[in-house]
Amino acid sequence: MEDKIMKQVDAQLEIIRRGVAEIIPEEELKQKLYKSIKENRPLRAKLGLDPTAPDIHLGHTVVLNKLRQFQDLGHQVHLIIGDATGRIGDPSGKSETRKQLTEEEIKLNAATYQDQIFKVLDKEKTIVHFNSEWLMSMNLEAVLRLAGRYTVARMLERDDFDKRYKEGLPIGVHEFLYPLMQGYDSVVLEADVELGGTDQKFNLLVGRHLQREYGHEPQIALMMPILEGLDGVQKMSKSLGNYIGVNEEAYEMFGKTMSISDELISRYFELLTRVSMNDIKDMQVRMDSGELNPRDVKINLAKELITMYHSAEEAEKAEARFKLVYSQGDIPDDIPEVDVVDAEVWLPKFLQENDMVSSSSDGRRMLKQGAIRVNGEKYEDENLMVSDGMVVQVGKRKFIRIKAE
RNA sequence: GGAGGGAUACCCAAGCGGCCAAAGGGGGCAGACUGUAAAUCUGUUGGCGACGCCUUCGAAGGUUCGAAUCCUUCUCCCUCCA
Repeated sequence: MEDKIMKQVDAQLEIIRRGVAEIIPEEELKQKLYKSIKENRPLRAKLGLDPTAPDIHLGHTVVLNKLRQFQDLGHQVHLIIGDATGRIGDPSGKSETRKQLTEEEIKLNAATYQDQIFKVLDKEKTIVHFNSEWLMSMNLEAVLRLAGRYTVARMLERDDFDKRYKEGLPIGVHEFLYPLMQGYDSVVLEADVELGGTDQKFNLLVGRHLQREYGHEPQIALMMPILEGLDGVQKMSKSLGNYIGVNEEAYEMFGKTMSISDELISRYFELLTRVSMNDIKDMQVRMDSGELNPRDVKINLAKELITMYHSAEEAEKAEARFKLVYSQGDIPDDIPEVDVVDAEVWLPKFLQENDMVSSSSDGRRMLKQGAIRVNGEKYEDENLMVSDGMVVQVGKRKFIRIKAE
């Protein structure tokens, strides 16, 4: 009996451990799992989301995938839309005070968020909360009681605050409240595990601390690594432009995935797909030995991702198109069309009008640099006699087909 | 509240009366090479039907034949003191 449970614990732990950066403390997680299996009581796993960015990308899905694994193991997932905390803005890793969002912005973001999140999570098994439910109804007395459970000195231990403090940058008093509010969410939900990126360490630990203060069993802090973006160096983020959005079109996803550097392949597989660790390791070995071409492995990665967020058919299509365009230098057939009358056009302007270059000056530059192709042939004239069916290409990726009337 | 220092293109950063659409680096884009990528090399990086014109060096005025550069006021940021 005991043995059987331990085996299950180990099996679950193995799944949970995949890709994680840190579990604090792992031993306690083991105990919780043990109790959960023995008493047939699912663990309560919590994830808080700041409704700041309206779009989610693969970087965000790292932690969502982990939550999904919890769901698949039969645990309970609580998703908190931080509509109240979003009013403050998480100071984690920030060198300046965040802009406070308005109620409307938060509502809007929260709605688009949910759409995208359920591409990863099982909607049926996810319990969604808004933390304004309990945070906004707290009175001053309750707030003071909460604030009294933590000290300024400990707040200042945080890297980001510490740095700002030392550099004389402003720290809003309300920012101290952020981790306390997030931690209080854990108290209210009686969370067993809270997930987050490594940048959330402090906030997650505050949750642990507060739960103890309120006489609850402290949660486990489970941190996922921060995913590198397409450049392989900086974290994936929208503002850096090195991201793949979960709502992006299949072909875009394919192209972007193909552009990651080879070192990232295994990591992406591990953190973003459900391919087994054994298969991933095997792939890596075979790539290292030269048996497998990293290009082909990347194709598989791209198809995995598209299958997850679109469908297997879309994945096939994207691959076919990609091969046509890149490997054979051909022109794809599903490209945008423009209607024009048969006439001579001035290319720089024409390209600008069709969003292929940013200005006519830019168009001229492209022309000068040999980046323009017409029907697959390099074209250097500024003027072009357009005719039906003609395909104009800028760089490697932008195509347009002319439909003459 | 007092005393200094600063704000330059996507970012960092030079320039301190004409030769400045503004050095250099990063990033971006394009070309070559590849495997599609990385690395490397090359070009390019305000706008305009353009060897000329227009707009840009925190904002507004002023001095001057001529201002990113000098003066005045304003805004924002930083450092030191209280």
